[in-house]
Amino acid sequence: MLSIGELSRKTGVKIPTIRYYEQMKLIAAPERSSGNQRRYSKTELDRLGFIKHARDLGLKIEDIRELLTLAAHPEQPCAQANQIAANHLGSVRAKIAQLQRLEAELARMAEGCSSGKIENCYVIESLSNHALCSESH
Amino acid sequence: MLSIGELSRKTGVKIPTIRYYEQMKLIAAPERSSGNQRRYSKTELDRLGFIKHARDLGLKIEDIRELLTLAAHPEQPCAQANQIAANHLGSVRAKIAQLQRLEAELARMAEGCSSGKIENCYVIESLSNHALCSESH
DNA sequence: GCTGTTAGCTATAGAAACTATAGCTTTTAC
DNA sequence: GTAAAAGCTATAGTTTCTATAGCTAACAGC
Repeated sequence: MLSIGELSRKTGVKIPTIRYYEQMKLIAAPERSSGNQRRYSKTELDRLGFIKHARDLGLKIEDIRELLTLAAHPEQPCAQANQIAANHLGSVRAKIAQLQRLEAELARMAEGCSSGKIENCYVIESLSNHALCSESH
Repeated sequence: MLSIGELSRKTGVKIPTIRYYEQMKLIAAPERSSGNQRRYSKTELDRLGFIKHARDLGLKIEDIRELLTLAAHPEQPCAQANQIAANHLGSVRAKIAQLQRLEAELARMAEGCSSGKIENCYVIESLSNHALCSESH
């Protein structure tokens, strides 16, 4: 049996976050000690590890909730789980593309300025005048 | 003089967001019509355009606030404005790198699964077992 | 000048995923 | 037995908006 602090250390999930997940019903309310403190077993350790891993990959809580439900039904087809992963992959790729456009724009801004006075600052000017942008964003 | 709706259409900033920026003091409280509706001039149009552009580039409100203050002092050196842009560029690059790691991991997960049953689903298995990951994330 | 539609007003709550605080109690190690 | 560390609940704050409710103003057509 693990205390909340031990669970936190083993999973890398912060204590208030564990309690938050309990409130959001991502994890079940665990047993309590005689003094009303939370006590966790291996089941919950594994489940929280799963959640942590999925969150690190940027999956949303609602997606994780669905994946956890799916994981609890091993006999069902896994097309849905794949769909969630594939969708997320799509949005990660979209975000990368978007950030790369911003990167180009910011690099142009930061490098185009010779650090003189504000009145000639290319950063400020670029922000004021969208026409200076090379691409859409 | 523009109504809030016209200002919104011209800048692409939604009406509640304009009011929110006013509350946050990013833009000054504008004149009012006799019936208490907001009326904007070109000054505010330009300022809101600047804010929109900066937000589209992912800059935080507090950074934008600082850039606006800098822009109001054309005689001052622009090293600070460059610093803000350069810092942001750094964090955009870091985020891209992080997302590319996730992308690799998710692609491996999604492609590794042959869409059978949950019990053999590579997506679910990968999330359960961090050891299956190729790299750190 | 009346009416109807569109636009705008304020104040408050909600979204997402936590994080921080206050004030109190339990556990644990010596 | 006691002191320090850990845990408890409940509530509010973070960030950048977005949505809702209930009301009022502006404007176009008749």
